[in-house]
Amino acid sequence: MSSDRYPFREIEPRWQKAWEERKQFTVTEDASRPKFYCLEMFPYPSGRIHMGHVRVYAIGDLLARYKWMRGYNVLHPMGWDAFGLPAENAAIEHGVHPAIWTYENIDNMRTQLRRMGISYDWERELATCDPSYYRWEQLVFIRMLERGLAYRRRSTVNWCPSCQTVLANEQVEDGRCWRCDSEVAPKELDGWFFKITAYADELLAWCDRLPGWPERVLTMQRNWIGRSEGAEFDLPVVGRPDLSLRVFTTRPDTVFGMTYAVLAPEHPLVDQLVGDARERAAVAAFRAEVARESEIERLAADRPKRGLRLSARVVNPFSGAAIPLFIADYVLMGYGTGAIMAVPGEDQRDWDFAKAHGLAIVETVARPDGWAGEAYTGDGVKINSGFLDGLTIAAAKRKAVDWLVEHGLGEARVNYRLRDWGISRQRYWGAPIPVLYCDACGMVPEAEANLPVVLPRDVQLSGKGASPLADAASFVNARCPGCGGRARRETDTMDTFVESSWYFLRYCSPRHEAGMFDRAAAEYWMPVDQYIGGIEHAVLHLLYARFYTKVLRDLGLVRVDEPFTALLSQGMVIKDGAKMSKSKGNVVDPDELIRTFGADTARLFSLFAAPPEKDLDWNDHGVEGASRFLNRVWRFVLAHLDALRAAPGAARPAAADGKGASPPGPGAARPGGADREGASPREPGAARAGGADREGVSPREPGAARAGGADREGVSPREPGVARAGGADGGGASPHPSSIDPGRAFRRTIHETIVRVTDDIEHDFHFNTAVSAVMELVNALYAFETASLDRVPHGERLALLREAVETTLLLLGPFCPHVTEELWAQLGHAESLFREPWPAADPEALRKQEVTVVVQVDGRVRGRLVVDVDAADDRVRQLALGDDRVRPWVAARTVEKVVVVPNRLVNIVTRS
RNA sequence: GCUGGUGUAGCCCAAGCGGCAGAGGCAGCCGACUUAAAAUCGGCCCAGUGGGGGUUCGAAUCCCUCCACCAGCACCA
Repeated sequence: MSSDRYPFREIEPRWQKAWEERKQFTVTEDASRPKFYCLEMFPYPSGRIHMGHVRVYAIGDLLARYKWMRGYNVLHPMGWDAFGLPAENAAIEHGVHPAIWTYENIDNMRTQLRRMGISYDWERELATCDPSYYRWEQLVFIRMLERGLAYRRRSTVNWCPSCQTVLANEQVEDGRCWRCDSEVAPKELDGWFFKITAYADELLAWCDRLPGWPERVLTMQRNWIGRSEGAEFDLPVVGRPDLSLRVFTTRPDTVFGMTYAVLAPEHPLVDQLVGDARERAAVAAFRAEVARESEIERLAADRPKRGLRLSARVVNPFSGAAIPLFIADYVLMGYGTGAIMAVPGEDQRDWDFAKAHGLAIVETVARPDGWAGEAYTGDGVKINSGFLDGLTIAAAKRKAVDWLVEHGLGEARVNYRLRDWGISRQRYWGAPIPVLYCDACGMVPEAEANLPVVLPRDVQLSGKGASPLADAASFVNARCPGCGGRARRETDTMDTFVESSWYFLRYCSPRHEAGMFDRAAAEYWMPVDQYIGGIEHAVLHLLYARFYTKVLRDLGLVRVDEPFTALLSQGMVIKDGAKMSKSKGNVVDPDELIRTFGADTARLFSLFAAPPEKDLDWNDHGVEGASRFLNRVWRFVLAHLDALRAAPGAARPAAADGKGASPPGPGAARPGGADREGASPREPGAARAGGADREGVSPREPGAARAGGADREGVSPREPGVARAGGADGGGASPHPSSIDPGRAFRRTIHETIVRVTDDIEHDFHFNTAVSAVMELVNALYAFETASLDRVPHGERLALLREAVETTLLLLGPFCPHVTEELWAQLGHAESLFREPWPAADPEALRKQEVTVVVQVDGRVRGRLVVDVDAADDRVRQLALGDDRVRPWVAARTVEKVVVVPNRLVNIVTRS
């Protein structure tokens, strides 16, 4: 079997070497050309690439090469997200130093990636564990510290007992560690935070200004930021003029329905509210009970709400009523003020709690007729609400807030679910936090001249307890940059998501030594035009990177507001119904795949099997199909090589008889601009393919692409398909002979394929349908080769074959670069395929002379007509009614109406 | 529970505006080639679009409703 395959084992390494030696994908800023920054999320160097990598890098390379062919100056870099726990765990298990382990893995993975033949500018490769990289984020850390954007505080953190470190909120999934799946425990700890909440509003607002992002990612980010508008106000404590309780609500209109109030169990005010020792003990017991619950138990839905009534009471400032006060587990200290006003009439949680504790329920919104539910959260008119009665909810909210402000009790307030980003990690293999603690000066940032604070090599990694750096005396003991006295270094390292928050900027000038990046280079390349990566980073990396970019902007380092203009979130690679994993035993090894089928096949199947945003169901038979297709292309070219080489180039018409239409204007030749059907044109190309990149990427000379001279158009206008239409007898299945000559029909297929592939790539990233379009073209190529032998003049035939083959190679190039580059060269081209312009469709070739129109009777297909394009409706109607196959269905009935859809169908509506 | 997505042939997937349910691939079947098989070339079979209702001359597509699966969020006041 393999002996029949084209020689990919020889071709692929050869072209990889050639591209590298020519530095074909090495780029520099070039103001004269439009730029395109194509970026795939860089990998963690785990040691081996997996199919997910193959998929994402195949997508990225397709876009990068496509943009090259469209005339862009393409930045397409690759590097390594090289800090992280696996390196440290490997060190603990096998005694290998994390640095050695990491760099060996990088070498392996680089070799593997190179075998895929991706158009990276390898000269820009970087690894985030290199001090020349992380020194810049240390500098930025200091700047953030100066501006209060980085700060240290004690807090309850998410502690992963297995990873022995803290996790940010974003890194906890269902109460478990995102990396190792261990149950996360709360822990009181000092740690460093980035003040991402200061950017909550901007991060949220820009979610509406990122049209190139998938809606589901934006939804997840909006969700995560969790903005809610409401009011905050004080509830006086009965008999305690010194005390009041501040609550947050999104429903200030419902204050008259507040029949009790609730504090989070750990609320600091609780201690001051307890009356006697007995109550103190009860509170302590209740708190202990709540604390015992694990995070996972607390998250379980529909748990009964537990609470403890305190002896203290508070006043509803609106109604003046004294109401009960509780502590309860359903109120969280971490959100709002940690205290709520309870409105059981309009809040289901409060309703549940009120029922369980026999508390009053007051309705403050009129229910719709027939309402049978419990708490009512819908729209309606205010009732039982004093001065708010009769208002709508929205109006009542405003009036209630005004009232609070007037009486000095509270104000309007916005709350976020988003918390500050905890970046301290109690681990070794990360970027040191450039801060020292001096007995005299307190906490001081490292002096800029002393950066980078280099991670020491000689550290004992036991995997237990606190930061490994704490035991490295040579690291910890240092000089205070302020007073020169003794100081201790911070021993936490930064979350590795900090490195990945700006690597796309470093790629712009990866060897820049005077700063984080060269400003001019960043201004040229940024923002990333197309970012590609897995959906799993929807709120992790992608939110952090957006935040960090805005911080850098506000530090005056970069101009862009957002790092990624467009985002493509590719789906997972699935096999046998499950995500590929070692434990499931359904892993496909890319190396082996490439050895067996070649990189082009691996890439082609990855792109063909599913649209990129969907999960890809891996299928070994499908891979063989992809391989078979490439063999088919290979065989055709090789079998006809001499003829193709001798053929009049596609660029020079063979049977040119001078009658060919004059070259259309360049605008008309734009791939997207040409209309497929020749029917009424769509919105002129604006949002279509051509529109996206009109920066002077000139398409190939359209006129030059004409091959055949035989032009039937000008000849006398035929009588529209009357004779043909009535010719065949019987059912609508019988084929109608086309009057169009095979050469012209084939040429239209070629150019329709150009339009389809271009559209699929440009608009929807529907690479799978783009591939199928090329497969169709190749099928047509085989068919034309045999069928045209005695029906098309020799010269025209050869020119068409060559045009078809070259178009196939050009269209397929970004999908399968090696085999296409090789065949391109075999055809006699000296220049690389990827320096060729992307093919442009010739509108002349796309023009249709006649179309098949379906004839329906009462919605069922009863016949077909071949008529001239844009034939008059009346004429088509007459032809349809007169059609032999249609008449029997109409004969015994009365024609009520005839619907004619130009160039598509006729529907004859009848009644008996 | 809320939000988003998906549901089309044995399987993976197509069908911009409502207009012939099928482009492509896989699997299967039949020919051709072959001593034979593989490979190759050519051809064929297969669903009425998750269920129900509605709008329409016409619905995979629009509306209502229900179901299944996937993902995200979830005592967030």
